[in-house]
Amino acid sequence: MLLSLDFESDIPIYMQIRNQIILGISSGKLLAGEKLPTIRSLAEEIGVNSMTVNKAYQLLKQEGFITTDRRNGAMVKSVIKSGGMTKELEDKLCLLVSEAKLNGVSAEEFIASSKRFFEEG
Amino acid sequence: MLLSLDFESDIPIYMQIRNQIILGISSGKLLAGEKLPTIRSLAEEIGVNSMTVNKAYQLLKQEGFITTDRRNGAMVKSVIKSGGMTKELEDKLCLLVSEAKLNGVSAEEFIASSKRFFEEG
Amino acid sequence: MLLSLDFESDIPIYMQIRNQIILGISSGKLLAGEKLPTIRSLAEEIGVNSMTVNKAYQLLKQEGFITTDRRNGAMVKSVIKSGGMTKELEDKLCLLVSEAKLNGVSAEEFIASSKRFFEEG
Amino acid sequence: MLLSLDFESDIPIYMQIRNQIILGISSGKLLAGEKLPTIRSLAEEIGVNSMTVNKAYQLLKQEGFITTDRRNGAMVKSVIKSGGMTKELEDKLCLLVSEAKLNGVSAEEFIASSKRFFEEG
DNA sequence: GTGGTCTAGACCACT
DNA sequence: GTGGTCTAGACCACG
Repeated sequence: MLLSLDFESDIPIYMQIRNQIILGISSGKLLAGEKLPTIRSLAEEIGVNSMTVNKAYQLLKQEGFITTDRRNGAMVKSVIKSGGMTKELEDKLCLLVSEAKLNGVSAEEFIASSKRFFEEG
Repeated sequence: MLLSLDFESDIPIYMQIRNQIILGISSGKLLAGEKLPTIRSLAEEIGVNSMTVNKAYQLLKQEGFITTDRRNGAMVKSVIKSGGMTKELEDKLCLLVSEAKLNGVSAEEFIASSKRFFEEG
Repeated sequence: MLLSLDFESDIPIYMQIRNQIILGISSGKLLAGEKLPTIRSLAEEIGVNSMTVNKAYQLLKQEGFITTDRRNGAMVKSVIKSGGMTKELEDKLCLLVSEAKLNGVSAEEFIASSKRFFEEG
Repeated sequence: MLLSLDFESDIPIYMQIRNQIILGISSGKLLAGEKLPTIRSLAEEIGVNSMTVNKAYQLLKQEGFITTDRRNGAMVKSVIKSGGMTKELEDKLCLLVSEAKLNGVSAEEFIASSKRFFEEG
């Protein structure tokens, strides 16, 4: 369970932790039902305040990606949602496509990267 | 030049303005070389402080999407960059794909939306 | 951390702060890795608005001379760039040499001053 | 008399005009006693307001680099000042050296460029 | 307690 | 009339 954090990034640390865990689940490094480290141990490991890790876990729980149990700590949720493209995802994708277009990325290039990330990570 | 802002969003207003302008350029609503509203007029129109609009313009300028001519104010840059997928875009896409996967979005669905945004907006 | 500002100068205050910090780093008064004062404390010390100091720090960060750690505030960057004479530096130097020439400064005098500043400050 | 102006630069246009004329005098393209274009003709040629050219001429006159005569317009001053390094020049050079140092420029490199500009331009 | 964001003014430099 | 700069507050997100 090694997360790579950038303390100089403009992305809040709790969000970076949340993102890394999502990437872990998506790529299969974190399996459904697997136990996540306790807040305290993870906080020590990556050298941040435990409040920060707590905030990341709360966010992941609220988004439905993990569950928290008083006895077992946090674990990856087994059930995958089937909501399809939500409004929020659509908005994010639309903005990202626009940014890519303005950077001269072709649709083919963008889709190729998307496919790769769907398969690999 | 009507922007839809959400003052209760956790996305800063200056960033929402920046995003909306990028969407406008990408979708062709704002043409290359077209003059953007002055800072003051846009600020008045959407009911925010002029420094907030200023911050959005500064950001867009720094990102290379608009230029500011000392005589004429800001205008959409005509030259489109040809950098292809940057590290930053790849990271954003990778995270977005992961979020989509965890929401049960299929690769086909994701790519279909991408194509649509590339064509329409 | 005492900066000498001239409030009647036509150089903006945020630029003066930026210049003084660059002089401090260059002369060794500010060591690599050293913590800079917080925005608020520096603003109070020199009697300007905190947004003015913020602007100076943002500029220095953008230029790569300092970094801002979300936990510890701003600090002097340890890595010195190795880009050599950039186009911007060349332009500035060319103009400065021309101004010196028109003021009757000899090449020897100019170079002697340059050497001194390279060694001392 | 062709000046290269950058209307997107953060340097005011009148200052760019002033700089270009100084470069012209220093490099010998503009000879002592030579007549400068009239304010109106220069303004038309480079497409700026004549007030802007006027400001540049006023500044050059105040700095002692040109003289203005009601009948003959402006001309390059023949007398070269012999003040040596002024406080202002020293300050500018000190800051420029510091910026160069932080960019990894060596003293030799800096001096070599200085010599070149003293000889050529 | 830190920086990030925002406001409602104001003055000035520039064109 | 434009953007650039600055002020004196304020609130919030972050850690």
